[in-house]
Amino acid sequence: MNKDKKPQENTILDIAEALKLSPATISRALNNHPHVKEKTKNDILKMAAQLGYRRNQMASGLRSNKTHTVGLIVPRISMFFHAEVITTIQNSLHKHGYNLIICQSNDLLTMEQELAEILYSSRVDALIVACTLQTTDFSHFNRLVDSGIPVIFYDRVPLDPYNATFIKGDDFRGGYLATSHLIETGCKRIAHISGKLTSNLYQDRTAGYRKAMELHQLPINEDWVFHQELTHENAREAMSIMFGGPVVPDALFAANDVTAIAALEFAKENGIVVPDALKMTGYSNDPRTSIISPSLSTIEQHPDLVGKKIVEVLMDLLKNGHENAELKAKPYVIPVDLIRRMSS
Amino acid sequence: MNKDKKPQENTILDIAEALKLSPATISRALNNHPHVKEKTKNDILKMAAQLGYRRNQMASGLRSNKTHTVGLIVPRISMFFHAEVITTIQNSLHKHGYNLIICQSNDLLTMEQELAEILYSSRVDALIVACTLQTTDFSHFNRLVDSGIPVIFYDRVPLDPYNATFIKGDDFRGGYLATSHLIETGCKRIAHISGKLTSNLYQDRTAGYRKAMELHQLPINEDWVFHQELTHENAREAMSIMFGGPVVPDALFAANDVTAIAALEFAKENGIVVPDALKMTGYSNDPRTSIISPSLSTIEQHPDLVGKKIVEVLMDLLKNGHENAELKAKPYVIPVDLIRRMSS
DNA sequence: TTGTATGCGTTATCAC
DNA sequence: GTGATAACGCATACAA
Repeated sequence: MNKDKKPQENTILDIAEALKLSPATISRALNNHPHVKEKTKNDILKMAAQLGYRRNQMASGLRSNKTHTVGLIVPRISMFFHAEVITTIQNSLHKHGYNLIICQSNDLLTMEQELAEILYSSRVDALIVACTLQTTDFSHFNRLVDSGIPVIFYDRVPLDPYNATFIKGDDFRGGYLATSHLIETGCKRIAHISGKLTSNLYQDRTAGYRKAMELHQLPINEDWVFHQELTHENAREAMSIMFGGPVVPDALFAANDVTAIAALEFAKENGIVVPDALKMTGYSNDPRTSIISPSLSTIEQHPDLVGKKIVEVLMDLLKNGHENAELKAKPYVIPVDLIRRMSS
Repeated sequence: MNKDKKPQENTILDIAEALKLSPATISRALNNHPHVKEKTKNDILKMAAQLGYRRNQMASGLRSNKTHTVGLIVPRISMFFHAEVITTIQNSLHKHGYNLIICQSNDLLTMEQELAEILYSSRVDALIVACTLQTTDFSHFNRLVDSGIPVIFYDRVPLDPYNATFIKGDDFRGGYLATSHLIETGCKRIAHISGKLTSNLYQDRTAGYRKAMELHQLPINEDWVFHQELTHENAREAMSIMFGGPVVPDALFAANDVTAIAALEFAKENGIVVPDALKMTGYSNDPRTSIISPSLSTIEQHPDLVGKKIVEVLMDLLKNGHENAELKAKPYVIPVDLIRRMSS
């Protein structure tokens, strides 16, 4: 009915008028400034509540150059690890009075670039990024960095030096732990399906695998080391190649859980008994790994710790400026743990 | 090193100066206004690119009262259904030039209330909400609605009339389909674990269950109908109650997949063979249901269709105003489908 | 402790 | 087609 609503979008001027005070005093009271009389402040707070006043973020941000908003770019929120990290970040930032704008790049570089522009346009106070697997050039973040906006990369971080903060899991150790575990259960012919080496994740996980093999003086059959997009289909194809030959692996270290699950499915369908004939480990501790049978051994990445560390570093950056060149030099590394289950 | 950066946060004034034009013309060109000479516009666009100009959203929003930003509140982004809906919404909104601020209420009413305030404070152009299971009072959304900001509820919607748009799954039909399916496979003693009746979801799913039972003239054992928080633990407890008695169910319709999975686990541990001794269906088609063995029958809610419909309605609301009182009267209902698997 | 005045970057309303 | 100018709501330097 009443189409022209927009009734009382109350401003500090309305409060000022109602209380016969100046807008400056209202602003100060609302921002907990020191030099406001206790009584005045209470009056103002009461009147603000009564009028249903809510600060206009845009006006405030425009004036003060602070939005109290942090941007976040992830490949997909539906990936378990990222969902958990995001939840931790959001809840933690909320306590600090910051909001979070969550964006998905769909693992597409062009989307990531657009989102960086948009978030810059929104003048976020800081940016948190888990980049796409194809991102090797990071210049689309330059504008943010150059404007003094802290940028924190987590999980998937730039390979080359970049003027930002890095927080990553201990992927080398993860790869090492998974492979060593398989070796300790008596396996000798250990295959490895990993992602493209454009990402630090798979470089490191694979390096950990190679290191473990080397330390135990086990030969690596390079035909059994795959670097490909870690999809369901690719995993099955790799399996069919490996199990089509005269000699077959007795273990598989998959660099993510999707691959491990697909490989396990393939094994079941083709009469390869897990863990008797083939032992396996995945990576990330996706909820599915504990439900599938046999349950899959995997690597726990502690997304909650990653999230906590991100916010900790971020708040420090936001408060103290990011003059700690040291902190940027080396990445923060979050520990990982092996989870042993029925598949190994 | 160079601490005081903040170099050229270029504004339209810088472009104006460089081109000896007025800021008004720059603004018009950048916003695709009709009355700007083609050549002037091109010059401006070129110079804007050259200076790395990016519109300041806050200034723009403050002046025009449009943020091109939509707020979203969900219980948790890690729930599969919601993650899929969000992804669809975000990708679709992006194409329309809108941004999305995703927030999680953690299924807590107080958090939902705070988030509504914050998003109002951010002056979002619209708000999309899947409310918590405890939300029965919706007055925290009043401020948005009263200010003429479109509010769209999806999935979990208000039970009482409320001046907003509703988009929901066909939960009644979902419950009906699941139960009818169990009946058709020959089951007669069908148990049902559902959520608290404060939510439309469980009211409707349970109503569908009851309708199917009634139509097939099967008696409902009320001791086998549970309305509780749908956690893993509660599901196991319900199972142990049901299977501790002299007569046991031959089928279970669980109102969500977490419950179905927990119940299946319980069955496996206690020698209750699924589907021989007990047939089961879940709800939502969580990825885990297709991986567990035996795989679980469930209800597909088509999150992509839900997301698409939300954006479709939203864009209409944003463009044409929400004078269509009719549209608000009845909710949009998205169809659901039964997925038959090994558990039934 | 409070008030006055100014400007953040943009868009809209007038003029020309 | 384009320019001058006011205004959006708030925070801050300075004055009182």
